Amino acid sequence: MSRPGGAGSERLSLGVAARLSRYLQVLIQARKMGRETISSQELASWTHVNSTQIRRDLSGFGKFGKRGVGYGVDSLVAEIRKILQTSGQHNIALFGAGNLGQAIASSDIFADHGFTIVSIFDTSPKLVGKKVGDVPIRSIDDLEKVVADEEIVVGVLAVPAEAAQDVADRLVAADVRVIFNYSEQLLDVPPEVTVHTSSPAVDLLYALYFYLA
Amino acid sequence: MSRPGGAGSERLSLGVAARLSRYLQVLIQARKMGRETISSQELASWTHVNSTQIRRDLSGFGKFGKRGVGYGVDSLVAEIRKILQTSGQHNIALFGAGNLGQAIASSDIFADHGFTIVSIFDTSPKLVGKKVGDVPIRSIDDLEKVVADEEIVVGVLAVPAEAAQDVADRLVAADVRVIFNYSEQLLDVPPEVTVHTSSPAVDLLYALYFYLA
DNA sequence: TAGATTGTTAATCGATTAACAATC
DNA sequence: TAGATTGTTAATCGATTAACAATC
Repeated sequence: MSRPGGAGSERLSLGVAARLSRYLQVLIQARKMGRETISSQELASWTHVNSTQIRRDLSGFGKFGKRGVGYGVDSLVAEIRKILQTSGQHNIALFGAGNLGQAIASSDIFADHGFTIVSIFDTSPKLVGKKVGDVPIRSIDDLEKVVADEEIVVGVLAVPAEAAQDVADRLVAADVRVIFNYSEQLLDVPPEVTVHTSSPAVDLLYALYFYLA
Repeated sequence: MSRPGGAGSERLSLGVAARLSRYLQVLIQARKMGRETISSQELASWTHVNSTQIRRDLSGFGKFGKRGVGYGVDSLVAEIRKILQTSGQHNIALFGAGNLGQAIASSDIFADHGFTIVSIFDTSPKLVGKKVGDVPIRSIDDLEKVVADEEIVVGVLAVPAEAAQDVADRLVAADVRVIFNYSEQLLDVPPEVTVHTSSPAVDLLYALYFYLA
């Protein structure tokens, strides 16, 4: 094992996978801004990851950069996608068609990374049957059918806290193994299910500590 | 220095501050759910931080737990707030009164941590003058005046990517040092300014890697 | 050639983990 | 008392950083 954290056929370490995802996000945004190359230093300033660490992470998988120039944005996007094995498209379902749900549905943020929102679910009869962009709003009663038919791998919860556990339970029962929770609810799920809870205030608290201290 | 990462009057390390913020978020939610005590094991399952690490982090600052019982939720909230020096109230300004802005304004997520949204800014004449809850929507032209008058310490950007850099520039000029960026835009700011960019898709990518691999 | 930036090494520091006595 | 969980130690592993030769 010459490359700590790096890998041939081995699984990536948690830290490496998290950082690579982060690089990818910045690269895609840089590409939108018309950038063709990017240095480890620039990546560092945007990801808050040390530039040596970035070069080390990448060099574990190949020599992607050009000395004196930096990394090609396009080619690095492709390489990282290969490493993360997320070159494909994945279908996700969004729960909740309120302000937050609509904001998520109309943003590029998931689409840019190969996630397609194929269905939005809501309980309100007023919303069911309408569309957000191209995506139909369906009744939550159809959850099980849609998850199976559309091969949903991720459920994104943009529902009120009171409703979140119920939706999570139904997703788990329908064999969805990755849940992205935008509600404040602490979700109880079996160990094989991954929950990520979005907590913007946490980052703010911690930024503020360094500002105040 | 007996406590690595712990501190008396020293600054917390980045990692410790980030983890403490995370514990705090879960504790506050647990309190809402009526919990009075919580074990390091439970905190671990909700924060994805190892339980030994949690006990170690906390024991650096005092003996907050009861063996055989766990930690008192209320008292631990108070202790962590003391450590993070964020017991006070802080005023923040929200930019953008679209779907995302309205979702943020109507959630408890910042209020729970002592952040009060005192103003929402938008460019649309249709929205300026209205309110979201109790918070007035103002014209972005008033940015400088409001920031000074209301002692705004954080700017939260829920504007389209194209508008984000402009708002950031004006916030920096108005001496705001912490920016929370919900847009996809990569922001250029001077080194003394902290930017946190919310990237939900990044977490999803990385969760998915472990699901697929 | 001169300047910039990668790829890589070596040294240090913090995070992670298992284990377990102390004690509620 | 018995069971649970903290507080703490020790060992290991990964992250961080500085430094610099290689090279575009």
